[in-house]
Amino acid sequence: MFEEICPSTLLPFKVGGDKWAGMVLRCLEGGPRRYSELRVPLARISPKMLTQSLRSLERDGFVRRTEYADPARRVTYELTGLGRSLLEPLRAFCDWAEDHWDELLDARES
Amino acid sequence: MFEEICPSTLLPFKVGGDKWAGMVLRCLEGGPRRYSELRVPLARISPKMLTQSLRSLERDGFVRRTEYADPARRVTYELTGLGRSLLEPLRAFCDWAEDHWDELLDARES
DNA sequence: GAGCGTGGTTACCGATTGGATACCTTGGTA
DNA sequence: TACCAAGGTATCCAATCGGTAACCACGCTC
Repeated sequence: MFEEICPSTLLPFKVGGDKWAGMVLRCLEGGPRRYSELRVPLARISPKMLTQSLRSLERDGFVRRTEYADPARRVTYELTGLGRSLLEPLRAFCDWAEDHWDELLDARES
Repeated sequence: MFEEICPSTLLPFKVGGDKWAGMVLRCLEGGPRRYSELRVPLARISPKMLTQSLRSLERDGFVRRTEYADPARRVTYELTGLGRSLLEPLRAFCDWAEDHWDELLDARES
């Protein structure tokens, strides 16, 4: 889903309080996801970083963690209202990056 | 101009390829600025970081550095077209942060 | 009872970031 | 002559970031 060099890596903005936060948020766009479900689109993330990223997004009120009482372990993560509202400017950035993709590459090469 | 805790520091996004890039860009919004002029609004930046930030913004095509042939040394920095186009999504972020300032503080405290 | 999946944690390590401080060169000014 | 401003560099250090790898508890299934 996210390439090794995706538009956001060319931003002069590291999109992430940590490197992954932005991608994690975008992965939650479609509704609640489990820990292991997040590891699929975020193929290159280590468990450590995913936990770290989720914890800090939770602490700051962007993501809600829900642990179910199921006998088998089940935890989901979903966007809070705050988190969802942030998707809009985030998308603006991503769109910008896609629109200027070529210019960005040109500039970086020379 | 930029408080110690300004909206962007509460984003889950470090707004800056480095910490300062976003602020530097916004300082250039009003037209060309000299090195020393940038140090005023960016009160807490060290010369090293300002140089570093400017160099990387220049390398990546967001900022143009102009050295004048004046006998006295004179250098200005200004936004390129690419840099200017980035202001829009950047402002979207800043606006968002201001709108959600209280929520951000609340979330961070608890 | 052996192994598997879920949802992590821990330890370790190297690379990167960012801050403080001192210093430098060129030219102008008193 | 001494000093000042502009536009930086150089050096050092501490903290943070991010990756690898190993491990772990719980419940389930074979």
